[in-house]
Amino acid sequence: MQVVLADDHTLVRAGFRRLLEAFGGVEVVAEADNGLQVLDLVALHRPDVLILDVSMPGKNGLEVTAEVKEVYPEVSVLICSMHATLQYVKHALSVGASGFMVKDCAPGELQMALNAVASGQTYVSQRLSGQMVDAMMRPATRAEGGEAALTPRQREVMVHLARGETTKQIAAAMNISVKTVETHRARMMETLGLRTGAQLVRFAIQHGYDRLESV
Amino acid sequence: MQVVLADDHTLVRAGFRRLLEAFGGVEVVAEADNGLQVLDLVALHRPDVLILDVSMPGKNGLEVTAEVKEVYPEVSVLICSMHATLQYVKHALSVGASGFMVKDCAPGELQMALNAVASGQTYVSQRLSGQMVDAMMRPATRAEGGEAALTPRQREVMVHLARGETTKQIAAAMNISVKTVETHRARMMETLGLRTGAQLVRFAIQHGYDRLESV
DNA sequence: GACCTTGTGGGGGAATCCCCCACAAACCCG
DNA sequence: CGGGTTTGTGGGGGATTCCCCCACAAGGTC
Repeated sequence: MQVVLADDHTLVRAGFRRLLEAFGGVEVVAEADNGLQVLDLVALHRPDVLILDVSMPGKNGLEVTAEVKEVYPEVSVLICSMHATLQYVKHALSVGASGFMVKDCAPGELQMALNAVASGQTYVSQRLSGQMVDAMMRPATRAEGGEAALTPRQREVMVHLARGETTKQIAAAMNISVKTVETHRARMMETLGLRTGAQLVRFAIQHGYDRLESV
Repeated sequence: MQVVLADDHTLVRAGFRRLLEAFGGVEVVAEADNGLQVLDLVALHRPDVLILDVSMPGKNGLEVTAEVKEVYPEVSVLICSMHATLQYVKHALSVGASGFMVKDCAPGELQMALNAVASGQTYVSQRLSGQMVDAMMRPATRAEGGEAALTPRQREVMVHLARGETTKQIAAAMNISVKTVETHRARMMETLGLRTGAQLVRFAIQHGYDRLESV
């Protein structure tokens, strides 16, 4: 398996290279320390996998990913980042990345990720996919920080909000008054510390309320 | 780390025990071969983690999970199963399980799962969480394919929308009239085929406009 | 030149948001 | 048990936004 490695820190690259070569069957054919180099190196070596740090001088990882995938869609891109949000992961995958790792994972996880993306699968770092699972399963019970708990009825409204329904539609769907829906909204914004309705919609989506069929 | 192991096949338990003890720092303090035993053993040993097969005589794994978590919520439950659907995983987590493994995973994955659930995180077997990620991403990536082109000015409005700003705030920030912002919104909804403003906010966020400072 | 797109706006009515407020039921706490 | 708090249900009223119309200038395209 041939790999191109892109990260702006020499030491990080050296560490990765050693790790990768210890796996066996993996050959690091080139290294880049900025975003602009990457495309050239990919064109030259046509690797199986491109391991890409998100923050690099020149071009950031997502821009590079989009460009690489446009020209060489057969190259699997594995993004690495220090910290990442779900939205960031989504964005990365949507521009064509095959995987997303956080840098403080166990070496074994890197190996699993590499094998997965090399064989065409999608891999998302355990910590992040765990967050996704949380978001899908129980958005209100966890989420992040000192997340305030919403009441069942409020969560129900949140689900409809996340789906882009209007106040009127929500009232009809829940068989209550428009005014009551507004009260639920207002109280959620109060407890969540949000100021505009759009921020509430944003919160609902970022916490996965749009993927629940029942609350 | 203390573990109680529940599976109705003696050989499977023996194999698991050996695997677990090879990890180091893990002690199997008790084994159960049916669902009814489990609660007693948990009460007796108060383990850190309970590893539970879904199919057992007496009571199935999900029933046992619910009962254990009701009495001892501090015990992390890791469910194991031969085959599993997303709905099944969802159900398991909703009754309080911390993790869900498929039995044919690599030993390293079991170790990762064990560490994750012991430290309070949620772990879902790579194969399953991969399916979830796919499920979450698919709508976004599909939209990315036939992505309708927005004008620069429209994208600019989109960025503000994604941040939860009101029409008035956007108008002030862009130094144009509220009416003009409304026109941009309306034209975007037209080209994107959206019907409500909330759907537009949703679109903006799901396409990463909230992370762009310049477009 | 005719046509289309883009950016900029207005008018007007419907819908909404955002403050107040009210009240019953349930829930918690001393 | 009795009193405060939370939750769910609503109203009034003004400010704001939404959603249809429409208009016009600047730029590109045919």
